[in-house]
Amino acid sequence: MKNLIVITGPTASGKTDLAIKIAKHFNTEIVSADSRQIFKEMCIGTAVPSQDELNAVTHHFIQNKSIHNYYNAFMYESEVIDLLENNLFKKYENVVMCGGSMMYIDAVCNGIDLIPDPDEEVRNNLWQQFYDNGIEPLRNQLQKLDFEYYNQCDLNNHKRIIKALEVCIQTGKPYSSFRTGIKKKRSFNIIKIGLNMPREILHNRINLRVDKMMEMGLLNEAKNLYEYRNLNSLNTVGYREIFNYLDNQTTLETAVELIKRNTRRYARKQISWFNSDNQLTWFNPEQFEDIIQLIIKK
RNA sequence: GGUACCAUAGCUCAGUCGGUAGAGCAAAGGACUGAAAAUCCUUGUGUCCCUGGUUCGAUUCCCGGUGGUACCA
Repeated sequence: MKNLIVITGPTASGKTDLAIKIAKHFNTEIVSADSRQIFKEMCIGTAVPSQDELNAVTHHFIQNKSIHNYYNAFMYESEVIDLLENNLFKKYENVVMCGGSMMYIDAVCNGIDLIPDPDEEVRNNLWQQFYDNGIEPLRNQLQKLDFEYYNQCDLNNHKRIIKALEVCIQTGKPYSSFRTGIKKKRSFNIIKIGLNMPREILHNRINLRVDKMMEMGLLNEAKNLYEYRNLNSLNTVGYREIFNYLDNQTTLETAVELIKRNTRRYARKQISWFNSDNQLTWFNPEQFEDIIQLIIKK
C-alpha cells in the first residue's frame, strides 16, 4: 500500500523545511496543500518555498493557478487524487503532502460531496441582498428552501447561509440533500504529521517572518495586486492589511502589526481544527528521526 | 530639593458618593463539506502599589513610604 505523508500544522511551524527533508529521505515529490501558495500572482505574502527549496524537490500545486479564476477545495481534491493515482503513486511508494489549509487536506483525505459549481449571477444576487437588507431575509429564505440545513447551520454566519441558498436556488434542491457526509475510501494510506511548538515560540517566529516579508518587498507585491484587492484570493492575511494602508486607513506600522496579529489568530484557528483530528500525530519540527520512525512503522 | 497629579486585568484606561470591580485592545477556547489565510461563536479573580490609621467593613477617606509624570528651583 502506498503512503501519503501529510505534513501540516499552524503557519510558520516549519512545514516547508521538514517536508523537503522527508521528501528527500524517501526520494519523492511534494504536493502542496496551501490555498494561497497555489496562486501564481502571490509570492512573498504567502511564504512560498524559495527557489532553492523548489529546486531541491519537485513541488506540485505551487503557483499554478490564477487569482482571476474560481477555485475551491473540491477542484483541489479532484486534481490531487488524479495526480496521485495516475502519476505519483506509479513512481513512488511515498508521497509528501505539505500545507496548512485545513479544508484542502480534509478534501484529499476524506473527500467532499459533489455539488455544482456556483452560478455567478445567483451568487452576486444573494450577496447584493445581504448588503442591502442584512442577514435576516436570507435566513427566512433558507428556512423555506432547506429547513433541515436551516436547523443545523450557524445562523449568524452569512457566508454559510449564502452558500446554501446559492445551491438551493441553482439546483432547485435543498443544499442538505447534497451533504452526505460520507467519507471516501482512498487507495492509499494516510499518515498525518502535525507540527507544533510552544505558543510563545510560534508567535516569535510569526512576528519575525512578517518582518522578513516586509524586507523582501511585501509592500510592493501588494501594491502591484492592489487593483485586484476585491478578489477572494486577495482576502488574505498580509495583503488586506496592506491594502488598508494603501487606502490611507492605517499607517504602515499599524498594518504590519495587524498582519502579525491576524497571522497569530490564523495559527490558533489552524491548531483548533487540527486538535479535533485524532488521526494526526504531533511533533516538534526538530524531531525528524522520530517522524521517519513513525512513517516506517505505519 | 519643592509643588501638583497619577499608581486598578498582559496593555490603555473607566469605576466604586466606603459594602473586594469593568470596557477597549492583546490573549485564550471553539465551530467548520466548495471563495476556508474565508466566515462565525464563546471567554475578564485581578495582592485595585506597600505600611499604618479611621470604620462593623478600605481598592475607595486620612498619614507615611515607594515608583512614575509634569512644572518650579
